[in-house]
Amino acid sequence: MELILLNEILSSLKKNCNETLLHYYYVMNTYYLSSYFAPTLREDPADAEFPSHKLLVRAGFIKPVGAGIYSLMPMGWRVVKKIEKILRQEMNRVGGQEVLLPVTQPAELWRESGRWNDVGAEMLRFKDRAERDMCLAMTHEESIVHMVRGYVKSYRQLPIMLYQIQTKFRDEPRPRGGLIRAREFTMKDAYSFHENEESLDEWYLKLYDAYERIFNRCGLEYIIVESDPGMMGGKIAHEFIAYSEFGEDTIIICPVCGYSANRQVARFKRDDAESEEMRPIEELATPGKESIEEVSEFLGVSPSKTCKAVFYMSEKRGLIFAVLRGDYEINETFLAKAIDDSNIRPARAEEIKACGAIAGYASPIGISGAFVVADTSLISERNLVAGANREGFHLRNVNIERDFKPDITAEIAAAHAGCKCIKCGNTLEAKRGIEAGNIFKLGTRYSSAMSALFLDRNGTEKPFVMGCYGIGSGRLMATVVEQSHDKDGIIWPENIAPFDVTVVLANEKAKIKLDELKSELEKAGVEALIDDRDLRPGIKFKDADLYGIPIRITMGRKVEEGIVELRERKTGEVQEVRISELSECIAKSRSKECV
RNA sequence: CGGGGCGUAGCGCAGUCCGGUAGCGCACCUGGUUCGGGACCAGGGAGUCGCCGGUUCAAAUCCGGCCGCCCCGACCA
Repeated sequence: MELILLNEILSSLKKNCNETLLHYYYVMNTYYLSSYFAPTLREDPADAEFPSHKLLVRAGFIKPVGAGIYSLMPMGWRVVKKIEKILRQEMNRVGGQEVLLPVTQPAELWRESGRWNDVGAEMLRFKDRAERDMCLAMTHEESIVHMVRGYVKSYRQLPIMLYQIQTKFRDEPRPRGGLIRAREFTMKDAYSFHENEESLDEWYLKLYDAYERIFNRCGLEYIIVESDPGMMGGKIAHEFIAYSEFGEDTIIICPVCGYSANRQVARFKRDDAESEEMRPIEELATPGKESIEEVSEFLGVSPSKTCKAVFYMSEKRGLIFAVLRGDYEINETFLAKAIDDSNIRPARAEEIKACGAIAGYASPIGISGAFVVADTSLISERNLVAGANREGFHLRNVNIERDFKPDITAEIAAAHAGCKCIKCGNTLEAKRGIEAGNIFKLGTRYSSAMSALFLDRNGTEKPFVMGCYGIGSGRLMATVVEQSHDKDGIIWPENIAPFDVTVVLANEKAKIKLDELKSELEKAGVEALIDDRDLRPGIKFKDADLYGIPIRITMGRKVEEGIVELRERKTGEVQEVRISELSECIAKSRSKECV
């Protein structure tokens, strides 16, 4: 009875409403470009540099609003929603539960963890009407701990993992590359809580697998590397790096044993000890030769036989004098770890002078008031050229220990292509990439600072052992474009394409068979964008390529015979197909692993 | 934060050196011819020249200050 009534209402709705209105009642799988908002630009935007940035703007997926701030237009939002669907599925699959944490947060939360003071200008702060300190969340460890503490009190309730897909804001000193490094961005962040390290280790591996599935489903080519936990304060971390020449991360890889790490944490094997005898130190005039290149060229020695000095200012230890082999660069992450102070910055000229060193002619010999850190490479080197701490002079035959004693010796040099692998000794390579995701073992950094405690099996109160796992959804969209495009536009992997199929109506006759075609599309169960605009076909083809929709169906010359053209965006392969067989053909040309 | 560049119509740009009616291409609107890889003809609409101040009879243009955006570096889950 009620059903009949409902049907009557529906059919009267159908009669009285135009198609556009019916969009509100049905989930639409088909859209018409003549009324769809996906404006394309013929030319590259002037201020874009990265291919993904140019293409996403040109194809009408995103629009820049301010530095590092973007709006998503319908096409872009569709892609991001598909990525997020994959993220949700894979998070749920490993036991995640979705939540939503606030973007606007009171300072109190951040004072508890200590990060209100630790984090600098990267966090956007402001006051509310009552003059309370507030901030925009740049990450959500504090709020997730706040959510569970007090509720999860027993080891019996562990492990548990909560995740969200939420906007974050980081006032990056320099946003770049469109969505690759935006200030406002959306990410999936998951946090797991454990009774002990073992449980976290197990969970970490599950997430590692989940991440591989996610990136595979998104059609990304990536490598997994060890990374620096940085400000997150964790111990072990991995990054999922997508290969891209435009990437801002440098990764060090051993092609032989497979060792791979972010340059920030990449280790390498120092050269074996030299058998050379130590010679007496001599002073040499090197007028105007300040850089390693100049000095080594002037004296005719290899840069590897020189000693480089780099100065930093540390909050804890004052002036840091770092020395390493002349052909190496300093790794600030290592240096910070070696001196146990993450708060370091390059020293200013007057600070360097204060310890008796002369920039350009500096050496650790005869300086005072500086904390000297030597790279382990120096231990095995003999008779190096170093500065004389005297304008225009260098020293020859300098040897560590004999001529100067560092306060610490540690690995503080950055690995680069050509170094030896720490594991197998073979030659390392360097590649560029974009960080698409990361997983961290956080430990008890936040739970103990914020008194998030539970009772373990022995009835002892303990802080949760935590893990955290992030993937930026907007960045992922851009990263996929970086890897998958050609001169004509984007080439979307099927799983995250804004539409499965685009239909180009190439001439007037094409509309005759449109209904027939639509029912085939329905049968195939695909989402379609029909280009019914009153434009020349050339423009439609250009736009279709730019949008990057995997399958293009052209209705034109042979519609009257019931034949259309099916073209794959990726390969450019074209085949003629009877409309009646379309749904089958579409199914065939799409791969099985579709979402 | 250091170095460089840019800001003129929705988009891409010229004009700025040497002050004097604000221009070009694309897009948009009207009419017509076209119609399978960004057509053509004719007509048309659209700009406080980033903002504030100064110099000048007169400023997109010269001078000073500010703001915004991009690139390189520093920085960076």
